[in-house]
Amino acid sequence: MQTPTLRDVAHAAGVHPATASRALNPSTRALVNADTARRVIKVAESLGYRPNPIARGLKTSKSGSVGLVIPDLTNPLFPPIVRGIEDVLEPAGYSGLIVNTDNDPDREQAQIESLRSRQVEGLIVATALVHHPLLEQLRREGVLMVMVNRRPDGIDVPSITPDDAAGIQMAVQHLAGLGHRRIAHLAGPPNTSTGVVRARSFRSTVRDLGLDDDPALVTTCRYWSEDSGAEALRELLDSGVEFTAVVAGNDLIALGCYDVFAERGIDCPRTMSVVGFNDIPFLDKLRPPLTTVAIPHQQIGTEAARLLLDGIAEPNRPARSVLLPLTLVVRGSTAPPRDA
Amino acid sequence: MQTPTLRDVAHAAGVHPATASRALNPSTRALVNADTARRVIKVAESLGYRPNPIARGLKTSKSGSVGLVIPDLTNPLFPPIVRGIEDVLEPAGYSGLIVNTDNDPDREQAQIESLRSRQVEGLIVATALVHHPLLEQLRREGVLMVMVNRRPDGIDVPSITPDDAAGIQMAVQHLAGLGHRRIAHLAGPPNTSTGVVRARSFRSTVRDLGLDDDPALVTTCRYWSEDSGAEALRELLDSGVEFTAVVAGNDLIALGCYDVFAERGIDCPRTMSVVGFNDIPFLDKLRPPLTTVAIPHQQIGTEAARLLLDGIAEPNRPARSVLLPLTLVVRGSTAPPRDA
DNA sequence: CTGAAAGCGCTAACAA
DNA sequence: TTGTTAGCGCTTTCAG
Repeated sequence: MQTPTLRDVAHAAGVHPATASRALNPSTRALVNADTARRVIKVAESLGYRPNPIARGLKTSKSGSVGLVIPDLTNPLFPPIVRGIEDVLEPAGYSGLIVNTDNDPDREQAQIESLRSRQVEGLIVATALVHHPLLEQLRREGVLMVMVNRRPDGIDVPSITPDDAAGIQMAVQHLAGLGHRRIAHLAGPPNTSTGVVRARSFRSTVRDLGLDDDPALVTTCRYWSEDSGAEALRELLDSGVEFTAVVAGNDLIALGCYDVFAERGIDCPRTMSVVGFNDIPFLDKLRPPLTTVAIPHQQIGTEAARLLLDGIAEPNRPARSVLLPLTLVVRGSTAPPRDA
Repeated sequence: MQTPTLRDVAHAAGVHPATASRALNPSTRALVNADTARRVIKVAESLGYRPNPIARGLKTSKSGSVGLVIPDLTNPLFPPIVRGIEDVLEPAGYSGLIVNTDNDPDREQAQIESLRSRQVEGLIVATALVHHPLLEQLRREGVLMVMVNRRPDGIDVPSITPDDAAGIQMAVQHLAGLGHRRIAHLAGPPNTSTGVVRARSFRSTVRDLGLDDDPALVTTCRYWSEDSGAEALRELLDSGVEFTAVVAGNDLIALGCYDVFAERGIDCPRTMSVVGFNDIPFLDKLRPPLTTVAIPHQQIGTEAARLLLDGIAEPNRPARSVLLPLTLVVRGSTAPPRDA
């Protein structure tokens, strides 16, 4: 015997399928005689009945699933976020469909199409491209979504973002407090919103603190990667500008700096300090352990999921956005400059 | 106007929905006049028609989704595997539903129930508990599954596993080649199949190579974690047994060793060598970079997904299993023993 | 080659 | 309070 259907249960309990349906569904249970309800529930249990959400979805046009659009699950930034999301989705009876876009707009479009055809009830979008006509269009089509890690440019969409600007500010302040005056910034790609927000915050903090505000101290990395970070730092070093510390756009870029330090015999932190961003796992195992700005990954996920579920429950609720506080994790890669 | 249905397309093309269905579905397209088919397809396109897999699934009892049962997405071992899985699922029109079990049998059971009620067509199971009545039961109920990272005990289920035994063997051989004779093993938890397979392989390799086969050299960690690894190594050190190298059950356990090295002033690799297992990201950034046995994570995922899709396509195909070769990545945490 | 009709499992009016 | 009827969007016999 295959898995029993509602009809089987109804039949066994001697009631009509509709009654069984009402009895089994907590939100309609009140409409049915308590005794009957109890009987139906018992029969359902003994038969091992599991409702079929697909069939239900067809009827109610609620699929019980939401789409998670992320660049690449392999990037250590995302697993905790996804985990956070799943942790609130699951008890709510929802499940998440993950797609990887590799930050390729075409792929992203195709993946989102596929999610939509799967009737997801909403989207949690964690991709970071700054220019995003697709999202605006989805917005217009009334697709429910929440953005993660970046605030949408112009469009009115709820978002969960770490307070990037404050994070960079903390990093720069920390270095300034240590005595650094010429601090470099290895900025993330300019087509990502985090990249530009952080770079902007870097410049303004430097100015606010009265540090040397030399445009030559800022380079832009092509990707959020170790290689790009290494390349950018090499360029900076070769250009001859002087600096005693670098604020990396993220941890991966900071790791690229480590490679350059090794290859050029630079002593970190004695002759050069670095601070990263994100606090990906195992940074404390590096030598030296990397000082970095920690973002509450998992919390980002849980908040995002909650926001989305709220949106599903109350479609006309105004877009609420959350800015999450960051913390500076001081480890061994930052120290006073040698000449201080 | 909402997203168009098959009926809309049929109507617009002046045919019956059934005909439209046949025309749109590649596998039944042959049954329909080529011209009509072309016309229907064109209309569908111009209307932006997307088939609704839910409705289709209800009819065909194929949901187009498979369940991925993993312990914890946050463990760096899994993201690449999941990515590999998604990469083959997606072009095949399937999507993966991820659940995290935290290796808790009750949670696992509940999660699998939920997956089944979602009508997944198969399961990719990456949890590692060795005793698994649940899986045997699923097996009996005819649930399609493939196991990842561990060979099922007794039951006949296709599996993709790294060749753990060979991996440990390579690690021990490497250390022996360096001149180590008293090698310790920090085994993974005994209720995980990888834990026991690796421990067994360790003992037999040690014997085969004629190294000191002292039972006191093997300790068992409670979890696959840094803390457990550290704890186990401390115990071993405190017990007074002598050894010059350790084979850690996995990378996390090896990282725990690093903590103990730091806390006790042990110089790795000069006075103590370590080798890990798995090759999780950023191991090359540690000081010293960790020598480890690399498993082809992503390939594990792709193979697993392929096996499952094969199983879906041909339900009666005999269980095929794949043993993937491993490679030793020699980095800086291993060196000849001091007294060699 | 195409249309008619039925039904996947469930729920939501409506009626009794 | 319960049963009847209809239908979500699609596929699949079965006729024609």
